[in-house]
Amino acid sequence: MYLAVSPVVDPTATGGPAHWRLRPVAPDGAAAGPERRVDAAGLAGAELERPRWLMDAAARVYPDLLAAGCPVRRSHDVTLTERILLARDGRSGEPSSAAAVHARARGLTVPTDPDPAARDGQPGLFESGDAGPEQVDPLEALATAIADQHRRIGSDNALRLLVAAESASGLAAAEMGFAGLPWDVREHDRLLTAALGPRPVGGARPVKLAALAGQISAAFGFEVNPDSVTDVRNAFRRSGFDIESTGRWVLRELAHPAAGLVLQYKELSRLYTANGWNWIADWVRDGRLHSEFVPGGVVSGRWATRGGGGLQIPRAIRAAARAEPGYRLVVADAAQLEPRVLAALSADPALQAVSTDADLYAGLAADGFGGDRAAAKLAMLGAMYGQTSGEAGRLLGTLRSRYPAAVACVEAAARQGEAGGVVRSVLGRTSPPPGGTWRAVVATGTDETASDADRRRAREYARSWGRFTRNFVVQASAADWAAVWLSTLRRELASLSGAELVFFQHDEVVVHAPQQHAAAVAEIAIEAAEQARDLVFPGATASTPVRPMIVGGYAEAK
DNA sequence: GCGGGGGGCGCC
DNA sequence: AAAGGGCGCCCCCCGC
Repeated sequence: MYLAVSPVVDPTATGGPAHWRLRPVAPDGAAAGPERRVDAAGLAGAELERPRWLMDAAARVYPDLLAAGCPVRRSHDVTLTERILLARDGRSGEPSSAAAVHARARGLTVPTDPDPAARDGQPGLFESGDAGPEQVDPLEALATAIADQHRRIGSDNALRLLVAAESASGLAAAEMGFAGLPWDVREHDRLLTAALGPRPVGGARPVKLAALAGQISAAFGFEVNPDSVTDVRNAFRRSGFDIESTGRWVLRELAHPAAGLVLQYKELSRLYTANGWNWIADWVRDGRLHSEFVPGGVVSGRWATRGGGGLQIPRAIRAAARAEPGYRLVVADAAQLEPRVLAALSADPALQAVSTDADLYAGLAADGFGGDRAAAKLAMLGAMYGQTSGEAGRLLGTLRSRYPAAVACVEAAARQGEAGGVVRSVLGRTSPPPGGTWRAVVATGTDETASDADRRRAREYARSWGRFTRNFVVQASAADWAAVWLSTLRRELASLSGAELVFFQHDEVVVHAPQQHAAAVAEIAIEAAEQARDLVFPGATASTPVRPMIVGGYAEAK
């Protein structure tokens, strides 16, 4: 049974909906009780009955519920679910809102998805006074959508698990955006000032950057703007270094006094522009970093973020992520998740055995790489990413001889992609099919009359897509595991008052918890990982351990 | 003046 | 023989 929820927006009011409409709905879409119209207190009362809430999209609905004081335990997220189901049908990118699902199921004109970014102050899709022919009652749309999705999911247990975990991820993401990551602005400012000098006024460069820019020009003997790739490249060419790119890997090899200075400049400049004082002003409010997390924002099922670069908090400023007084951060990450997932996915006995090592790469090294951990790691990453050249390519043979099933698993995925096919994660997330351009290029290159250049280009395209699908099966299955881990962890966390998820990044969570609950949170993280392994890879002997650390500041965790 | 593409770099 | 996957965001640059 579900409880469908839909906000009632008054276009003239600000600060979110004052009322919500609720309706019990059976899995087949039939109304299972009368509709209610409730305020915040009514919402909270309804949640006490522990329903599975049925919502259009947590990203659109849940922030207002949280603001109204109604944290939700369980949900079915029509939009997140629809993305998964559409991808399985090779229809990624089609509208996925409840209204769209409803329209498709009823053969009506499908509305485009509401844009969450353009929603503030605007009446929602269904609330505009003049209902057009394609407007549908939102509760009606939800009822149609759950029935339709139930039918399409059927009895596929893996898919059911994926949909449940994805829906829970939607809740977790909204909660994390709402809570924010505790952020010590004074510590951040201290780090910035130490690296860059005091915060500049106006548009001036910080003093350290200005000094480096001056030294760079002096080293060349003429004026060079280190912010300009073109400028830097031309300067090195004038100085006798014929470089194509100004990337780190190129500059590192240059025997010119400016090279090291440019590298220093780039590092500091990135800190200043990407995570400097402006970033604080934009994304930190009341001591919390508020990123918008977007579950399923990546085709593989990984999360993305909108704004703040929430998944790219550089190590240089992690010391600013600090627990509040009386609290601790519990940082739990699944170390070396992807090779462990490959072990489980491929059921390779030898790799599963090695995966029980705390350091999988050390185990690999001992198992066939003469103790050379770096080589073992390179070979494993190369196999998962599709690297065929260099040392990784040479080491692939060793990997294949030791772990034939694991290598065969990723190579089968690569062949599937090279042929234009799709692949699936362990729980059934499906890769997108290649686009029209790809098909055209590959078709041209395989024609009898194709030129050598056309053939080469076609091979390149095919191989590139093969690398994508090769990596997809591992990355997406890791994302499946992580979603189940996160949702299990989140569910158990509800029993510890004051503990909240504040950060999630692919294979790592941060929980902000009262000091006295920190140890329990760590235990929950460990157990949730074991449950995730059993749910996502039933029967697998591979291990996907997490090692939580209880710290005051994020920087202490690594 | 604006937007898109590209180079580059941060994270996993 | 074969030139490693996924992102977001910054700046510059160029074309309109």
